[in-house]
Amino acid sequence: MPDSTPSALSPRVRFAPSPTGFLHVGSARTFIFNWLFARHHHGTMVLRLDDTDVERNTEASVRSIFEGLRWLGLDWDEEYKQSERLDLHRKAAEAIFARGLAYRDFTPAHAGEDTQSGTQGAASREGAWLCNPGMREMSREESDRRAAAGEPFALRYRVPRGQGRILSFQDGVYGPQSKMADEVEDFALLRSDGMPTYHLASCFDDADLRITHIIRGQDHLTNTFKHLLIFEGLDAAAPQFAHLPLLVAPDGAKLSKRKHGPVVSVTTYRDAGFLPQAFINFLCLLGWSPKNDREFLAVDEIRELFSLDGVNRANAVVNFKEDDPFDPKAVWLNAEHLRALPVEELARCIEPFLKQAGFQAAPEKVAAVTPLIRERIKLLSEAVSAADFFFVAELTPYDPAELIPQKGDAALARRVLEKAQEVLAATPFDHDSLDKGLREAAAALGLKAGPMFQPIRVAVCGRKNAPPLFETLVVLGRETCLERIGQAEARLASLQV
RNA sequence: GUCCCCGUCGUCUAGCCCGGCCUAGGACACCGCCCUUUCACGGCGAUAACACGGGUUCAAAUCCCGUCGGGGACGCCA
Repeated sequence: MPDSTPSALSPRVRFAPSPTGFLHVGSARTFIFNWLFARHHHGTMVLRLDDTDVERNTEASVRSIFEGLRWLGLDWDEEYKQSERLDLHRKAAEAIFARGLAYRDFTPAHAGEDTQSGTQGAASREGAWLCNPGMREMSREESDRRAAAGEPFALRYRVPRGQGRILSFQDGVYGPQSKMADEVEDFALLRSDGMPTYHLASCFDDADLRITHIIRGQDHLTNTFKHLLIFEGLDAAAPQFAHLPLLVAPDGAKLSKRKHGPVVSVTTYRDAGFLPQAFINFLCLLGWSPKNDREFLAVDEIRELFSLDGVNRANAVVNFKEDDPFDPKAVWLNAEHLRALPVEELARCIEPFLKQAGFQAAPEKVAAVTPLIRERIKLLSEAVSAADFFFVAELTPYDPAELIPQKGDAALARRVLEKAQEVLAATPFDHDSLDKGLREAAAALGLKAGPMFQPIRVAVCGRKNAPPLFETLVVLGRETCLERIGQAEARLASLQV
């Protein structure tokens, strides 16, 4: 998008979700791209709730959307609700009708049936539907008479036909676009209950709110030709358009709430322990590239680097699976962002997950544990399984055989544990002292570090894979360590019978 | 069905507009090695792609045409 155009000097963009379900990743990405564009150009970000579908809108959905956006931590400058602007929309429709650019369609509405539920709908028709027979040509007199008689009607745009009219615009991502007007159907502006349709409400508001750039999903690319007509009918200049490649599932189909469920919900990512900055980073890389081979980026960096020129045209696959709902790259990025966080901050992020697992996660304790697990977790939620033994009073039962080092036997494990108890009881409980004491003990037993440390690690952690030993011992404290080693000896004894 | 869009490693992508520097670069994942008290981190390495067919040209991933494949729109949903 050339920065020389006046509108690019201070662009106004909008994110216009319809509150018919939870905020899903595709919508979140659209929001993020708009935000990035606005903030990069020092423009204005407008949030508009496109809630003209009274039937399907829910309060819960509105809350869910705000919750998701707030979690992302990205802001907006102005906020509107379409449902509060209905009078404006109706007046706009009347104006278009008055100009002869629309007509009344008295064809009864498709009785309840969702055209899409049958999969058929448009597909079953031979060719594309353009208009209902007899309506477009109806005389103004008859139209007025039937309307006055109270017969319900929808208002449709009278798409110019037979004039060889070509609709065209320059897309910020897809380049020059054009289509014959003859191929555009007479879409509805007003429903028979008087409510504006999405097309009308959206275009009117975009014009009225002086939106300069419409950045939205590519599923609206063909709708844009209709929108061009509406802006014309409104006698308003059309904004710039930029369509984003779609986010698709591994099977190639557009991500949808209905088909893909919670794996596409923003809250699913939040609850699994994604950091919002990592989530944003991941979503940006789906269909956009800074072109400098960098992928791990802070939000501020992305904002600075962002440009519509970097937006790709091919759809992007979000690589989730049945057994693993998150794209590996998203997980990797999250791990990177996790490690980039100052420990205290990471600790604060981890704390709620620990508490939710029922642990007594005192801030000081979490702060002490965090550095030990931060390179061992990729999602915040994994802190629970990575650090459980720091918080439980009683270790969950483990196989005593784990206490026995690789090339050793139970007797060796017993000797190690006994020796360890001596050392731990007599050594100052700090990293270096423990390190020195335990290594000397190993030497005294004629053992290498491995066989010496493993029994101790399993005894205090209850498993083989754990954070580095000395740090772990320190955080656990002398008392707990001694107690757990004692219990380990008992387990070992039970094994020998 | 009609129209619109897209097609580089398994996935995200760079390169394409302005043909040669591309024996196609990076990242994730996977595999191997190293580091190491376990796990992890880190380091190193390997495998892996220009959908296909025609042109144009001295030269094509890059330009043109076609084919095939995928997606989207076609609703009184948004």
